[in-house]
Amino acid sequence: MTILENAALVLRCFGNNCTDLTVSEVSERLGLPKASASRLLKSMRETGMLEEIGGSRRHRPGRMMLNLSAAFRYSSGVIGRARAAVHELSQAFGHTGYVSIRDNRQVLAIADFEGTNALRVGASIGNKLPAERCATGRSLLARLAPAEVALLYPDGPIAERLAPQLDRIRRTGYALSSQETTPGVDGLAVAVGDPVTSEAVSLCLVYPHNLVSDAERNAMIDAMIDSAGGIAEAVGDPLFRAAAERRVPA
Amino acid sequence: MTILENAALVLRCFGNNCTDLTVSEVSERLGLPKASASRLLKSMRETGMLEEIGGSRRHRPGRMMLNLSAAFRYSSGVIGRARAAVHELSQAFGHTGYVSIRDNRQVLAIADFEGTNALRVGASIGNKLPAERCATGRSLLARLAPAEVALLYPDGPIAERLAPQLDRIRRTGYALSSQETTPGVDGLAVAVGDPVTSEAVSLCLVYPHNLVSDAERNAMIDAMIDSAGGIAEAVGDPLFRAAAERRVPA
DNA sequence: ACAACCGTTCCAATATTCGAAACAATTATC
DNA sequence: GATAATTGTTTCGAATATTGGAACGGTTGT
Repeated sequence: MTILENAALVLRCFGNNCTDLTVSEVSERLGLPKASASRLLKSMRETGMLEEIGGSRRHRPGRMMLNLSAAFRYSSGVIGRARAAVHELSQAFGHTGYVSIRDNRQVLAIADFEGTNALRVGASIGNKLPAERCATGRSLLARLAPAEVALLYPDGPIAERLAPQLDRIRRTGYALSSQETTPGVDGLAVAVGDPVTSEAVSLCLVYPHNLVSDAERNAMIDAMIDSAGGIAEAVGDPLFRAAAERRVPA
Repeated sequence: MTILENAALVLRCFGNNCTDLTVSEVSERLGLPKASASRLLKSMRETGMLEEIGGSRRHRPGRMMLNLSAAFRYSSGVIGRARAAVHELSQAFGHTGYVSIRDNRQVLAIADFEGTNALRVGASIGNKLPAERCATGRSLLARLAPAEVALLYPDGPIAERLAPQLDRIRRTGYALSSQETTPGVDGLAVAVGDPVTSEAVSLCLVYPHNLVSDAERNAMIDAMIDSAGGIAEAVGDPLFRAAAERRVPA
């Protein structure tokens, strides 16, 4: 086991309700001898990967990580464009917007833009959501071939519920969720991808269920598909489809 | 030289106009043999510290870094409170706000909140600014004893220019900058710190120079000192001083 | 098709890392 | 405030990973 692998395992402990770690916690969570855990954290401290909180024995990621996440977010052409697009959309409609990527069966917001409306949905990045249970996630899943989706969800029930939803997204070009993750909150999502890097991102707007008329929602859908279409054209996404039937009442 | 140090050196390459790296670039920038650079990046890829962009030979920080920076930002009580406070301030006044920390002679924004006004200052986190040349930085420097500041700035001229400015900040409780870093942009900053972890953060609002009246600016100063004072009380900051003379015209 | 460049793999020598146990320092309990 | 319990650090030989040089595939551009 190289020290780099162990270091990565330590870093992976962070992020899910875990903002700091001690030597013993690392020793226990990774099953390492105390001695090794102690030396490992020491080395990581010295390299700046970790830093001590105050003068205590608690460790958190070093501040270098702030630069790294910034580098990640700007390294992708699609991501940069998506950020700009969602920022505009968020300002135009006053609702909170996200840019998200999919990581296996989860989606991860990599940028958020708080809305300007008095009543708007709070934004928080870095959290993971199950892909099959939000508009953002489904918009990204809909870019996969049905066979790939089946591979990702071997458990029957989920796949069965998912298939018609994804079909609809593929036809209409956008994904919708209504009070799914959070009561009172609806979401709209459209996905684009870069064929070169094969990275796909989802543009998403979230808004209060009761405050948005059908007309406004349609306007948002149009605007999102427009924006995403621009990105798709710029990066040459062959999978992007502008919605055809979206104005036909359900 | 342990592999961990080299890995950290690679990670440090990112962030300053550098979002991705190749084997040769790493080899050159760190002065490593090609072989070592190749193996190093391979290991870092396998552990998730890096990932390949598309199928190319370019590497960027792995997406794990998104979680890490989130963990960093939430690991501190002051930071969390400061985020909430600046978010409120930003919404209340419509101007863009920042939360920043100092790293030696630089300041680093760790959270940003875009303003809602039509004309507002763009926000971007992850960038570093010289501490002595922005309100945020000076508000943090003012928390140091004069001797510590002198230690940080051994070069005479800077220290001389800085001393009276910091004095004023210590007396009034807030820092001001006018068209300093960016033409047409003014900034207001107030710093608070946690005596337990000895972490200090700066709350900052930036706004268009020509669009803010003296009255509004004073209102902002009051609100910021109020918010920061609440944090200072909560965490028990002994250095925080509410402004006494700030309404006295200069 | 060729050349130039970039990235990967092999090798033995070297340096780091490993785990157990003793040691030190902190925190908790009485 | 003393003792016990927990947590973190250091030491050691043995085991293992890392190192740089050179030779080997692959890609790119002319």
